[in-house]
Amino acid sequence: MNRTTQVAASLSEEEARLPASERAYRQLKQLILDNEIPAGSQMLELEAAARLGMSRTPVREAMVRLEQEGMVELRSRHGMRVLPISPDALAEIYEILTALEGAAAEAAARKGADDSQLADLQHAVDDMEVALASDDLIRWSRADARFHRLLVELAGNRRLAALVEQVSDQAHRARLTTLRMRPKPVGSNRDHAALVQAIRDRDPQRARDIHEQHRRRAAQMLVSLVRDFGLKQL
Amino acid sequence: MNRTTQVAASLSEEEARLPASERAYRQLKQLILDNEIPAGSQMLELEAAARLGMSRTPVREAMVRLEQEGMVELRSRHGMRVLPISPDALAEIYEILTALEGAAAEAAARKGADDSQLADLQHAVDDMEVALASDDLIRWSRADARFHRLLVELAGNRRLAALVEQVSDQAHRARLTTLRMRPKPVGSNRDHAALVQAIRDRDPQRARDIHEQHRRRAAQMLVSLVRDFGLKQL
DNA sequence: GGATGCGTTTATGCATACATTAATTGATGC
DNA sequence: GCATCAATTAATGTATGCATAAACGCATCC
Repeated sequence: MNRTTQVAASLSEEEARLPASERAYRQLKQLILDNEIPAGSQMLELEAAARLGMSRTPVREAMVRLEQEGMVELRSRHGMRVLPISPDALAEIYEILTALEGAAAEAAARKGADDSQLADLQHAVDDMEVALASDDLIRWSRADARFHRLLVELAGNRRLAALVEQVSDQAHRARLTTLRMRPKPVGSNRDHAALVQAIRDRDPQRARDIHEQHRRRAAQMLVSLVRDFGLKQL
Repeated sequence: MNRTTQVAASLSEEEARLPASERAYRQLKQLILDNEIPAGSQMLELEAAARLGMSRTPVREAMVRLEQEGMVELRSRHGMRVLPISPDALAEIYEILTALEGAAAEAAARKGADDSQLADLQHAVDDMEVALASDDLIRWSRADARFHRLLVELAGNRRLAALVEQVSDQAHRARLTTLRMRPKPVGSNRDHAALVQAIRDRDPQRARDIHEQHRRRAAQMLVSLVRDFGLKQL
């Protein structure tokens, strides 16, 4: 097959020279996160290979990585199956996120942040405020994601950051779907502002308490939302 | 090549009929955990394939999984490199373990355990006592591992359990090496007994506090031990 | 009409072939 | 003697070939 065949999305120059297996991994993951391969649906190795313009080998490698991350399930003869997120699964994921990000908040407050880092955090909070005022949910969720990422980076634990990203990705589609169903995240913003203050004050215990409460509330809201809407899988 | 060639460790009947990629994954991981492939050492795909009596394909798949787990690093042209555990890495790993297992202890106390489960936990504690009294460090560490595994299972969160195992494996070699260097784990046993009581009493907050303190102390001890002995990598 | 069994198809799992590229070695020039 | 550059080697990354085994369809039988 012609090496330059491009069936899938066009690639930036930079992406084009990445190893095919890495491209396969990123593109498949993106397709899943964007809900373009819906939960529960299956995709054969050969299908994916054709779609991405490469052979089965790098595609298989990508699928193995995605399985290891908990995004898909590999069933022999049926290719990969995008794992649906049940309400119970969502509860499990948020229980883990609460623990990990709570530890991150504590560590961030213990280590302290410099002015530039605090400004970044504050900027994300402000961004959320603005988005909320203008009913821009997409912008709000982007700023929220940025806030959480910055927070976790402040903890200065690379393994922790990688784990949080991995687990958080598993809940991505659920957040996406419920974004328009949930009440306006007003309380969320208050929590974030209070957390920034706790980090500024170098108060690890308070930082952790605030963030854990924040995550727990978000989890309860999300899970009951999903349950009440009868969404068996996302 | 003859399909039955067996260069590596002999396999049980059961293991023999597992997919080659699964065998490769388990055997390579075991070799790493047992320190038979020392930290920092490299192994080419072809070497591993010859050693395991299979082709590069399943070996490569196994290596990808091990990399995703943080056990090895894949460097093009140099095969896989067993990641050494620096004191800083150990601190990172224990920070994560503390958070995850703390959450597990809390959940276990919240959900409660039935008599059989409590008995299993208690039995592990007793086992540690006996092992300690007879200076049997191997037995002690086995019982300790069992206790932690039971505890995490009690939380009833499969994703959490899988993550804890993955992260805990990363610290395995460090525990192994320091087992004979550390002071006798007397306090450890007291912590465990107190934790069982907290679960019995259905006191989530206390369970979590006890276990987090336990892990934090263990972490401090391990990290400073490793640092003081000048062990740059394990 | 439905179930059962056989032959065919198909996707995988692994082995192998091939192209690519980094490392190494050796030769040559200074 | 040392540095530079080309040629060779070696290991990967990807594609392809092939055996296996599961799923499917179809025909036959009850």
